[in-house]
Amino acid sequence: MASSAAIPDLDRLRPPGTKRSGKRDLIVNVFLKQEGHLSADDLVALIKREDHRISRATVYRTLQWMEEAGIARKVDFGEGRFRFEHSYRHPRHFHLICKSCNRSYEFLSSDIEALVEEVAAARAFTARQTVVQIYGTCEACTSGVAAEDPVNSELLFARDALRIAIATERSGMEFYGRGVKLVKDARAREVFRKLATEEVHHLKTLETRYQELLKQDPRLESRPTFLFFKGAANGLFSAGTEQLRRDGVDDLEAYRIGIRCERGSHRFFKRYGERFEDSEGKRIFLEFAEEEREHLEMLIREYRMLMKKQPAKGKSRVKPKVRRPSA
Amino acid sequence: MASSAAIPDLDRLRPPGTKRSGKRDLIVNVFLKQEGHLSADDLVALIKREDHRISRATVYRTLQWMEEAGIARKVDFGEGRFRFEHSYRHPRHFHLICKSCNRSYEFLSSDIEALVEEVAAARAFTARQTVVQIYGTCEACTSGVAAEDPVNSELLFARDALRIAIATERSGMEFYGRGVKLVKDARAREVFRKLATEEVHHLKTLETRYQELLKQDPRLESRPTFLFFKGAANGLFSAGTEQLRRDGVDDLEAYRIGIRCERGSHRFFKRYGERFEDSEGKRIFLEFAEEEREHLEMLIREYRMLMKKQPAKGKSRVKPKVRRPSA
DNA sequence: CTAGGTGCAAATAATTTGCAGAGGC
DNA sequence: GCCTCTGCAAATTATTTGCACCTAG
Repeated sequence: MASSAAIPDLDRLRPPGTKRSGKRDLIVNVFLKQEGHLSADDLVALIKREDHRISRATVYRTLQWMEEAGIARKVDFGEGRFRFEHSYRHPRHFHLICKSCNRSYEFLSSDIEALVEEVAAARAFTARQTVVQIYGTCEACTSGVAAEDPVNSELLFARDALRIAIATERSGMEFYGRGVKLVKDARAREVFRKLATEEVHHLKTLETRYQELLKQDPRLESRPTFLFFKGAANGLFSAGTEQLRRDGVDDLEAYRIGIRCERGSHRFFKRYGERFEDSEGKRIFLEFAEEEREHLEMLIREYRMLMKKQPAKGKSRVKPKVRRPSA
Repeated sequence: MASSAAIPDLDRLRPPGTKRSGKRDLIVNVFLKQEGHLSADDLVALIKREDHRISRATVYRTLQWMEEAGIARKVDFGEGRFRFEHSYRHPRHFHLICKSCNRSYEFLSSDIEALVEEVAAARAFTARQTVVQIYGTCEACTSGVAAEDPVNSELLFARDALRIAIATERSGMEFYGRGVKLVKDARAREVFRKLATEEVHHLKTLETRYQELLKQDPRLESRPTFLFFKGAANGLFSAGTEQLRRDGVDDLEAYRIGIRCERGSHRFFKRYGERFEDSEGKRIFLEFAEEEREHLEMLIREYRMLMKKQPAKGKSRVKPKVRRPSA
């Protein structure tokens, strides 16, 4: 289950004014072969097995170097010393830390992040980094059952990103499908049909991709959630579909609901995609954001067109927000 | 703004088999007079000013002793050494940590805690303690404006607990008020009227208490939020009131909605009250929980009675949950 | 009188640094 | 050849401990 035994573009990562060295390469490779959170001492022990003429100081210096290069991240589990985890292609995450076996488990929660941002905003605090650590006893230690081997979080992140994208796509499909039946204007019907078709099509792609991913680890699907995000449990469009179900939604309103949903979804995926280092999950998110942006622009264009055709009739109480997406 | 220069029942806190000592007392008192997060070294420096014959080792030993006694809590801000904060009458909380001035600010978020619990549950992890630390730059450092002096969190906690209780009480009042106008059954109307009256009464008490609290710090009201809890922004009953507004709510349904609201509110306040060490906030929460429990039991009793009188008619699709509260 | 409590100095533990020699570009 | 990397040993920093002495109960 070793994640990234070699980094293809390690050379590009090299901090400026830094020279190549066989010893450093060895240390970096030993580090990358290891899964989990190593203390400097753990790493020294591993290195000594390969070449016991490498000194402690070099390991420490290389750890610093790896941190600067973005290969390693220093983490502090309150043990009075630091540990290091991979950071190359490994998104920042939170930790569950078992005090009984000292193993640690990783997770991400978009929901917690959102709340943290709100707290920071309320205090006018510029947040640069958030640490969330849950200390306690893990399932294996509580139940006595052997723990599953740790999994490469990048795979889990990709899996969950895909699941969220698929759920969103499904709910989008349903939304536009319902829209087709609902809108009166012929052109609007056409737009909704087109978007529904696109969602169906993209959904297929995503599902294929999901199946591909599953091949990389036979048990991937059964592994516990890594990325928690309530908002997307039923897809980001499900609230919109709910609104369509209500009586008296006219064509303009339907567009507005669609715009709101696409904007929310675009924002979410863009933000997440940008936050992470290069990884499969990141790519999925960014592609997805792009797709949503295109839909969004189309909806806005069509909305404006329809506005001109049937201006301000119906029950449009609130001026809709039709700013451009942040591209 | 020193919080608790002396602990009245310090003797009861003494870990078993420990003896009194003047030096220890001095260290404890100096520690308690300080607000904020002291490193062992900070404390040594402070102690040396009072009596420079006290050794480093004693300070360390006393810090351990205070931890066991529940007077101090070890916190780790990733600086490579520990700091200590008051834990006597000081609820566990989260931290905003300014990397530029090294000050730290405290907050609590029921919402984050709830999410953390969900994550732990999803992994079958028994959580015992959660660390949330937001690193970045504080308002004072960003804007250059002098920082406000730090405030005793216990006051802030009490303030926010009271605010939440008041909001809940207000929304409860509105809920029962609306109920009175809505229900058909004479006895049910009487019950709703009684509850509405009680809420009004309790609301008065809470508001008086809030005013009392404000006297302890003239600027208390303007201090930033300490306890974040979205659910209670408009009161825990506001969703229920919303439901009452819909058509076709019969008497039984009204009871059920009330039961759901009271149960949610009872649970929330009980849980919070139990979580914290003895403090004004804790007392407010526990009293409140008790009040809600009584309301809850009355509603359940009345609901059952009404059920017998007009069984299973109307639109009760789902079997209502009328378990007893967890007392 | 006896179990703590205290000071002092030495021990640990994690990490960093000064310096002289080795090695990459 | 210059600048970085490395080993080694010494230094630094935070914290703990052994031991002889002191003091509360």
